[in-house]
Amino acid sequence: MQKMKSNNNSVKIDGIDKKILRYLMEDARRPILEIARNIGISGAAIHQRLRKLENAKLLAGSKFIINPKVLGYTTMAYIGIFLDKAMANPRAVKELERIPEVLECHYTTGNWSILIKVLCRDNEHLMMVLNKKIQQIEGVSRTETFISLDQQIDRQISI
Amino acid sequence: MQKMKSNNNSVKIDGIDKKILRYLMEDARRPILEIARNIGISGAAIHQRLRKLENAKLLAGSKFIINPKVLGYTTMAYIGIFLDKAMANPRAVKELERIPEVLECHYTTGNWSILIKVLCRDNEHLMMVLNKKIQQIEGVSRTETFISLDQQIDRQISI
DNA sequence: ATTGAAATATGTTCGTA
DNA sequence: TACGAACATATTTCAAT
Repeated sequence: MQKMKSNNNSVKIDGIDKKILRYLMEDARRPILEIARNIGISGAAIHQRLRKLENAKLLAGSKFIINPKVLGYTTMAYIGIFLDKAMANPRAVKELERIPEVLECHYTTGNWSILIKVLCRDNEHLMMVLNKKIQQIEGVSRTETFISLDQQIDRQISI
Repeated sequence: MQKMKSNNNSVKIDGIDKKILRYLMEDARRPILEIARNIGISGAAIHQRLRKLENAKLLAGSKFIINPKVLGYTTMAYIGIFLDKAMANPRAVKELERIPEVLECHYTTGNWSILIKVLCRDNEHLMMVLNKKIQQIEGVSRTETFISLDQQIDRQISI
C-alpha cells in the first residue's frame, strides 16, 4: 500500500488568522507584538497561530520586495513560446532557468507550450534576450512578445 | 521653472548592499543582527545601508507569501482582453480592480489591450469569473484564456 | 486556544572614529 | 561609512488555565 501524501487542501482559518495574515502580507517585518496589540490578543497566541499556519504550508515564507526600476530595469514583457515537440519542454525550462531575466515560466493551455515573464533594462536588452538567449534554446520554434506598458494591478490572493 | 522630479534611476549598490538584499529577498524576517554576523559588519551599518536603499526607493516593502493552493485556489490563468476602444481602458481597469480574483493587470503591446492574471479555485470558478465578471465589463469584446498548468519559475530580479 | 511571565535576542539611535 | 554601547522592544518558550 502506498503512503498517502498529505494533500494540502482545505485549511480552516478564522477571522483572527486572516487579520494576522493581512498585516503580514502587507509588511512582513511588522512586529508580532504590535499586531497582537492591534487585534487584542497576546503575542504568544499569534506565535502559536503562525506555527499552525506554517505547518499547514499556508505560509510560504516572506520576501523583501525591491523596485527593479531603480536598478534600471524598466521593460517587462510576456513571451509566448512555441516548442517543436512537447517532449522538449523540461529541457527548455531548464535552459530558461539559467536566464536571469526570466522571472516566471508557466506551462499553459492554448497556443503556446510555455508562457514566460521577463524583466529587462530596455527594449534593446529585451531584443538581445529574445534573439541571443531564448531563440537559441533547442526546440524553440517561434515566440510572441507582449511588452507590459504599465502594470496597474499587482497583488496576492485576498483573504 | 518646474520642479525636478527625481528619476529613480541608477542607484549605486555595492557588494555589501547586494548581500544584505539577497538575505532579505529570501526571508524578510531574517534578523538584521544575524545578517550582520554572517557578512561581518555591525548591525548599525546594515541599518544605515537599509535606510539609504529605502530612501532611494529601491526597497518597496516586504510581504508574507502565502500558498493559495492550501486555501483551495489551484487554477491560475492569464487572460488577454480585447477592448472596443482604447478610451475605455482606465474604466475597465477600475472594474478589474474590484474583482479579487484578478492579481495582475498590464497594458500590453500586441494583440490585446490588456493582459491579466487571475487565480481561481477551479475551472468552474474560472468560467464564472470570465463569463459573469470579466465579460460583463463595458468595452470588453473578446478574451483569450491561457491556463497555467504548472508554474516552473517564480522569482524576483537577480542582483 | 489563550495568557502572563521570564529569559534571550533583536531593533534602533547616537556619539565617535 | 562604520563602530560599539545603551536602551527600548520583540521573540520565544512554558506552565497554567
